Amino acid sequence: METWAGLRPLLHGRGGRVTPQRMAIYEAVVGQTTHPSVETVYAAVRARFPSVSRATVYTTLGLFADLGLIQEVGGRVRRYDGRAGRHVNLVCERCGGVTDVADPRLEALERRTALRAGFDVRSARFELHGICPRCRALGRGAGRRAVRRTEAARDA
Amino acid sequence: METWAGLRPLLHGRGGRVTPQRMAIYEAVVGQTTHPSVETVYAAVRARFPSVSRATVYTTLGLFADLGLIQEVGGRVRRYDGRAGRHVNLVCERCGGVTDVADPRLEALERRTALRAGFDVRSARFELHGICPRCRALGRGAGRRAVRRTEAARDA
DNA sequence: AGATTGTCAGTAATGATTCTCAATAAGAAT
DNA sequence: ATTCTTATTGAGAATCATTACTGACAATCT
Repeated sequence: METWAGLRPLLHGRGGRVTPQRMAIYEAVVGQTTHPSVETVYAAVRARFPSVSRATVYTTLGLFADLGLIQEVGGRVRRYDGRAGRHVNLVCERCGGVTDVADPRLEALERRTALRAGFDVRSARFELHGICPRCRALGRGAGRRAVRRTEAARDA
Repeated sequence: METWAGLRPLLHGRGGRVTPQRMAIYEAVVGQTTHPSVETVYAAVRARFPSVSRATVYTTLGLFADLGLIQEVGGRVRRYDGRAGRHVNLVCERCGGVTDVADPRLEALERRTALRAGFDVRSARFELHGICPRCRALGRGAGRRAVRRTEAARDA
């Protein structure tokens, strides 16, 4: 598979190198419909390269985000979004789940805002944080700090 | 000054209490045009109440956010936004500065998106990351990892 | 006043993220 | 193909923001 073929020129243009680890990380995020945490990506890459370290995953994901290949998604735990196109991420504060909602109007909003301020946009983050329908249905458990631990190990 | 007068009914309605510490925290965030980190608020409150602990500041800010009085702003370090109304935050990757750009259409976008997904919104993050006009004029410096450490101590 | 319940300070604990640095390997040049 | 330069890797320790916990204290109600 050549899904990462486009990586080469991008990295070379920056004096960067194409390594097997980076290809594995790339494939673990780009095109995924989930929003993997660093921990999840780490586990996936580990299946092929048992010796990779977390630091490598962290820095590589950061690099890809700089290149605009993926988007960081905030929350208690950092996640990555490998989908193309602007969209809103709904982040559940209780379960940590993330849902995408595309909206064509976002592009226009972005252009308009950036232009007005003379700002050179590299990446965008549109997020709504709150409670997802499923968690709301489960009743109002403890307040905001209900489900917390080991969130990094799950996907969203 | 009575800026926090509205606090009383809000807190009482929840079985909460109005304390001097909470008033101080309130005044350190609401109406500010900056986006203070928890650390900044902590320092400000400490000037008046040298004995407050970080835990108090954390939980109180969380409480205010739940009440909708302020908005959490995610990132490497948690910040709070005391301004009313949705707006886009332009975050400069080089100098770390944050600029607000209000846009009335955001509210509608938010409502529409949340409704479609049955999502209960608690806070929103509309951010454009890139290079601000001032930094662009200064020419191209280092990459994303330029300004980083002790971010919690600075404002934005 | 006494009872009840919410809040505080202080501090330990937690856990995600980043750093350090020697060893390795990618890409360019020969 | 071999060598050279330098980005990248890995392993673990270190950092730092955020939470949890606990005993003391204070506000409100009866």
